[in-house]
Amino acid sequence: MARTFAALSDPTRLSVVEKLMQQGELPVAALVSDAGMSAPAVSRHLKVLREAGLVTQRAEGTKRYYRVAPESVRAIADWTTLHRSFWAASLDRLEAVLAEDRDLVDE
Amino acid sequence: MARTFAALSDPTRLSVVEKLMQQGELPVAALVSDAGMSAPAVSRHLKVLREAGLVTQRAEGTKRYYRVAPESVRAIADWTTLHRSFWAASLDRLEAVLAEDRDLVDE
DNA sequence: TCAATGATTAACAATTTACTTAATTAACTG
DNA sequence: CAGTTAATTAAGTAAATTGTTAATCATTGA
Repeated sequence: MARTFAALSDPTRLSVVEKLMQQGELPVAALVSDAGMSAPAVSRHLKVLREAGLVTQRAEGTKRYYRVAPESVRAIADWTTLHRSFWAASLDRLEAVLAEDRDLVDE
Repeated sequence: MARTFAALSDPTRLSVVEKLMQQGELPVAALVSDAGMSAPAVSRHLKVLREAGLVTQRAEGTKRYYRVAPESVRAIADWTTLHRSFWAASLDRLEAVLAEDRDLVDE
């Protein structure tokens, strides 16, 4: 888990991951234009994310499309769930989350 | 969130946080003996965790007792929940988590 | 084939991280 | 009050991180 957290510990990388989760799949150029830094810098951030298993690559022509690996985010969710009994002690918030869960189940 | 993830990006700090979540509250000495490094090194890790809001301190005599700040872990849980629609696409695992939630609610 | 596009790798500099041992601070204890 | 214990801060160093520009690689298209 430390490696996963390390991958998300940089603001640029966190933004990239969040954008990819929203947009689904994007070529590097789209990420570069948002990142406010050079393409090589972004490329290396993507390498860190790749090596940590946070994102995967798909080549199409000269473009490389990136997307987030769902399991990696789920691993974080699982980590919090594992320790839920600790942090969920304040129940008001917990209930809000569970209510949302129940809504999903009922569908 | 990047700062929170950064705090957990180091194996020593992650271990400290996990141990504190299990044990509830511990003095620095207890964390040092587990960490396999010098007390000053641990002390600085604790400073990082403190400044990121992951742990809080309580002084009692010469001892300082540390515990995890539940909100900080909940913030991570909330972050994953916020993006649940993305990572929870594989439903078999999702159902396992939800089943656990329902068990908690029914109590 | 040659030039252009998209992306990564190389080389380098500046900063940050993460240890170590030594010194310091604070509180208890004989 | 002197000595001990618990922890932090200081000083110094080695390694990792993060950015830059320049160079390279691979694919497309005239």
